Amino acid sequence: MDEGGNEVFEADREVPRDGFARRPITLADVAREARVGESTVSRVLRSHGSFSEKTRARVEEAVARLGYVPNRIAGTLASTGSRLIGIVIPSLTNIVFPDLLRGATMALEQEGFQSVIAVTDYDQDREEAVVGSLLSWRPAGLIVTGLEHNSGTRRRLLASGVRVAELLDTDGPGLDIVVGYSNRAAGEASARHLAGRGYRRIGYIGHDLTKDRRAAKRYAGFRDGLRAAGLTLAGEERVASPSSVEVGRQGLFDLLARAPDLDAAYFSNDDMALGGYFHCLAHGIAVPGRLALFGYNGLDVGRLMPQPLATIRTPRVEAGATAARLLCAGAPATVVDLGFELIEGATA
Amino acid sequence: MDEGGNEVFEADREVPRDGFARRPITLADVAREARVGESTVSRVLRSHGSFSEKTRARVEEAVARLGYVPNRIAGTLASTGSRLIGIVIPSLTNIVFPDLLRGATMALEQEGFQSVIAVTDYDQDREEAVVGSLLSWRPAGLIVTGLEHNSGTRRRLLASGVRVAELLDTDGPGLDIVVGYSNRAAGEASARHLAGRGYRRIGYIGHDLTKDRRAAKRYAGFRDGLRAAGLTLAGEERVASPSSVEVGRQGLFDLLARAPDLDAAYFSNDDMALGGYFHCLAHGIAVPGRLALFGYNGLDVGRLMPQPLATIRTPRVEAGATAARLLCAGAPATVVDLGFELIEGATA
DNA sequence: CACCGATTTGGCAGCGCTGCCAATCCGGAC
DNA sequence: GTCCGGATTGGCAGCGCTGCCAAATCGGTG
Repeated sequence: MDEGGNEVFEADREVPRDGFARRPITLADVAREARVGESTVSRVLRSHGSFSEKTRARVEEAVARLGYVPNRIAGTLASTGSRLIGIVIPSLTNIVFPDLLRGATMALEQEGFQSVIAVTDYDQDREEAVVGSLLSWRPAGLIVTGLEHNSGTRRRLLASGVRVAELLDTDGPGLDIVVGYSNRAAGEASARHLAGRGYRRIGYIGHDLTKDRRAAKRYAGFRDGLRAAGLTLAGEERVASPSSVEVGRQGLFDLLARAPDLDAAYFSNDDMALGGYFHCLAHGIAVPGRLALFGYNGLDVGRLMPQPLATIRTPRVEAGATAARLLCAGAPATVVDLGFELIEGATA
Repeated sequence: MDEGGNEVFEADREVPRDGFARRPITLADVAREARVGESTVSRVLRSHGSFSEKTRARVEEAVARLGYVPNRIAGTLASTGSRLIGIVIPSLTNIVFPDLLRGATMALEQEGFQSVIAVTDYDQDREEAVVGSLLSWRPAGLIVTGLEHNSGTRRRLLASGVRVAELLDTDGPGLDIVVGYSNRAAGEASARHLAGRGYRRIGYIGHDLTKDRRAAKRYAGFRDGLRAAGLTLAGEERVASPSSVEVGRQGLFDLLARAPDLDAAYFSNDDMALGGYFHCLAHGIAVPGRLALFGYNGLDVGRLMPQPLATIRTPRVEAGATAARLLCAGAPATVVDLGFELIEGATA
């Protein structure tokens, strides 16, 4: 009645599958319902600018009555800068990346941001593609994993002007914000620890190092650490596939076949080490009496093994959270080294 | 030169932190550069509509020259329906949800969609909040976990008119698309299996069932299965916290303290069962001779234990992928039961 | 009762793109 | 050379919201 003559249009609604959804409710609908201007509604909904208490009540009532859901697509286009952060991770198979995501989404949510994720499968070309794809959403920032990117990715990142945080590695130059720890130093520390405990014939079991650059840095650091202790790798087994419990188990089996006199095994990460541990259990190899085991990441599962796994705990969740907070806060370019912690455990 | 008089504006660019980004390149810039109309550029970029080969080349050249990145925010607002799918999962701590994500993002990427994720921590009120938040991006569809939602969530979902896929459970009525398997039947099958193998004093070790409704359904199914076999639960330990290896290990310890004569333990999932297995290893409890163990999910780690874990394998990745594909294809409301597979293993 | 500064409000021009429609072009048929 | 149908192209009005600015309102003050 009060709108005079709009009835025809209102009746002209789309009626989809369940007779429920209709022409989407817009801010203008709310303004009409509350008998205020559009900008007033906008101000109230964002608690931004000034308006009277009475107006707020009217608007909120209208919102509730109509079941209005703001359209952030429109809001983002009209304002500048979205409340979106893109997150690029290499894999969802290894729990470390969900951990990173968890830290990031927790922090992001607090700041009122949302995350769009993309997975690269450790492929730099795919990384370039997904970065382009994420950039097309005009995110407020991007979280990527590692410091190694192909030139196309680097160019896009730089040219976009979007803030970038590179995570889980500090061994090299970053583009903008860097949050992580030194994988190289972690490898060195592991070698030093094993050498210090008296192990002399140390082998390495790793996964695909050409794709996982951080694992490659640990490997390099580990070799350096051994060398500093006057040792060399007594044998190694590298499998050209992603890390997994299975690869670790099979890898140790294969390595021991070639080098039966090893007294310690360093794994590219905890999943691999767990596989190695299972191999030892299955074959009656005494740990650490006959063979010591050392991992990387400090997963919960390692801590709960009958003998807690010797490993290095990395602050993954914290790295995600820190990066998210820095991006939201518009912090200047910086490097945040979160460090790592060596867990002595009982397997080495 | 050729634009006549625009120079002043062009010079008036923002110059951010590194002197790199500038006034963002828009489709209009590309059109001007390529000397074609805006709609032509739009058509070429989306390979939609007709245009000559010569025009395509001109446009692509201009795009490359300017480093243009389309603005999907604007594109989405102008067209109807985004290429976004919202994914709501309860947790990132348990690998099953990253698995689900993995399946979904893989399928989504093939279809040219992107995923926005949100985590509820198994809290229905948080679910309502994140669903609202995701809906404000006007996604083409939403993937949620489970069939249980509070009334607010249900109302928002229905009122939005957005397609919804509910995952990992088929025990109950769905809102739209349902992809999963019967948790209840899985529980029953587990009980039947244990009873069939001759176990009589069977205990249950579980995590917080009030929040994890699917675990609760397995528990109910398990009890029904026992009853059908003329048995009852010989003891149970339920911990009011999320599932983990630690809770499983501690839970079995506690349960055995109260019910030392159990001959089998059914765990709410594989993580929990792995913890139980570690307890048995640490305390010299023969598996399955003295105590049989049974899990749920069919994680890789269980398959690689010295004795493969008896469990039920669930098609998580496939569920994510199937849901994503159905949503993208605009399939009608349906229930897809992917089933599950009982793995005999060696622990029961 | 007119007047003033502060507070509250509404109007409207974009944000960058897509969809529609009309205009133009092209190659062959007549 | 003219005409025709299809292929190609450009113009422009929105999509729903925000940001800016001007207008209206309010509550004292002199």
